[in-house]
Amino acid sequence: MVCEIFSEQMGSSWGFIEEIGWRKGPWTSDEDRLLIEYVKLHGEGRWNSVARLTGLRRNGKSCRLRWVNYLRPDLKRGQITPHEERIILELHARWGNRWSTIARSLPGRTDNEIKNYWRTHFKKKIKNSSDNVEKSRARLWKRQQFQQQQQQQINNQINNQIDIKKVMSLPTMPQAKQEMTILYPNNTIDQQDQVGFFYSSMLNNSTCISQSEPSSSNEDIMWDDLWNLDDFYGHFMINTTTYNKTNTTPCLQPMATTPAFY
DNA sequence: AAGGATAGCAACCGCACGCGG
DNA sequence: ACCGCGTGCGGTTGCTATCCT
Repeated sequence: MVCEIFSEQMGSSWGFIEEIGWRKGPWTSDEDRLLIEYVKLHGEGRWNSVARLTGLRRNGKSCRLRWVNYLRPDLKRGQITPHEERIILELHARWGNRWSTIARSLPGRTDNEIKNYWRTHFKKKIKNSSDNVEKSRARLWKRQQFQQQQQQQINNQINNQIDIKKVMSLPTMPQAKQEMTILYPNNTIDQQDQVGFFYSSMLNNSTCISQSEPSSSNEDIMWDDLWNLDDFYGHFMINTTTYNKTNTTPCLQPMATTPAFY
């Protein structure tokens, strides 16, 4: 009953989905005002206290998200500029879908904004490469098997008290590429070329997108390369993200020196 | 003009991590 | 060592606006 009254007062194009008293859906200007006042008084953080201290019927996560992605005063509004776009591309080539990391290099832009921009702006490119979704799943499954085997081997070696240095030594990049080739024996030549392109790009620490002004004649090729590549290193990055999650410092080197499966 | 397709974006969800008790 | 809480992150969903046929 209370919820219904509240929903009528606040209104919602989402049909006012209510779960255990929390409001969901688009924020109203009144809610924004309450949240802004809360941050003015208490600063950022302790988002779960917002509801208790302001009467706002939003959970902590929702409040944080609203503040970070929309209400923060230092947010830059407006379209992504070509310069920012180039930065996004370059950083995505290096870090994959680590949107928050990319966002740190673009003051005033949020990870959500960059993520949305990437997904929408290059959606067509996804289609071109998403024909291989099933292949990707198979590759993912194989990679997981590979990782499990690797982990098992490491565990066995540790148990056998083999020199830890030997266990933890990282393969060189060509070795890693060999593993990729072995891992995906059904890869087409093109796919394996993408792997090679990826590594050579990383090793050279520069890709075609590093060119300050790509010519219109090769721009499509550039996008295609990037997007096809994404099919590969989009999954590839999952591992890096998982194992590197605590490394929040923007760093240009790890991808060039850290093999995929470590 | 109408209706379907697509783009853009706000918001939600689930998971993982860090930290303090 | 374990647990709960708060937070951050990436992926996904769903709504609105715009475009296209």
